[in-house]
Amino acid sequence: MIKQTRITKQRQVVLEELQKVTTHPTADMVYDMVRKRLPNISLGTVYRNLELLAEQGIIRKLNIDEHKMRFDGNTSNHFHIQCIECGKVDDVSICENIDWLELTQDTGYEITGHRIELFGICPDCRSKQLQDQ
Amino acid sequence: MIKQTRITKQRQVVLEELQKVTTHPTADMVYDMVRKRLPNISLGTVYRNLELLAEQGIIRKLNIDEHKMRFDGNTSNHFHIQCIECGKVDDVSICENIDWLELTQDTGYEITGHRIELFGICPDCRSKQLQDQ
DNA sequence: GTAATTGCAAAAATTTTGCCTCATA
DNA sequence: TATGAGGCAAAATTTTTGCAATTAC
Repeated sequence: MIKQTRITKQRQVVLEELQKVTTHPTADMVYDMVRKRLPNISLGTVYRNLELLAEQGIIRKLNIDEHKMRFDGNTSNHFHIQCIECGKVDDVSICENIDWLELTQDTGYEITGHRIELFGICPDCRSKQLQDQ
Repeated sequence: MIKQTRITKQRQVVLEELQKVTTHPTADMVYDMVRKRLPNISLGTVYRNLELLAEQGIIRKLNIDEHKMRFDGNTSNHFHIQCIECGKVDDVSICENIDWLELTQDTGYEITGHRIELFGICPDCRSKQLQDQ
């Protein structure tokens, strides 16, 4: 028997707040965002809902941050780019051209997903660097 | 005055053991490997050395694991592929064909690095799945 | 009414750090 | 011999979990 899931206020607000932004927040940041609407929500509930929504494929977990998990409300195919100066994570929508069939043949793996993450210096930090010189 | 680094037995063995394998071990796994040669080494020392070696670009930190940091003694350009069944991380050497210059123009970022990680089902798990049917 | 979910707090798990001693250069 | 590094253990940080009460269906 499959476990049913219910739509609670908490789950709904966690999802809504995550889908509002493109900042790829950590669980802690989501907690802060959600608390403005539900002051009594607990951090554990935020964690549990993020985990469940990710399992259901409604949101995505990002391993891009060295120390904490980040979450993305946008599940469409896109890449990320993190600024090595300020740490922010932006979206990149490029059409990638890796030949998955060839990869399957080369590796013997059945490829089910991929993650491409870019690192660089964002426009803001680049201009700051120019100013500082 | 730049801080000098010394070549200690511990640092040497951590590096050697990491470079011996292609299994992308966690700090804990490196600790176990190193302890066979240096039974008195402490986990803190392993962490400190892995961190330092990564800073110096001699090894690489991998964010591919959901829960812990993994380390890679191979710093040449290659991708990783993780089996979603058994969790192991293999190397993939493919020649990727992303146009970095175009990306810089599109995003405004100065691209300094990238990470491509693939997920799939490894040959072993694929054949196990066939057997189970 | 039943079972999923919450809030709270304690626990778990990983990583970092302080401090004193040791050893490299 | 000066100072970087190690060992040990405590602390810090992030995430998970047990439990009794609550709520969605």
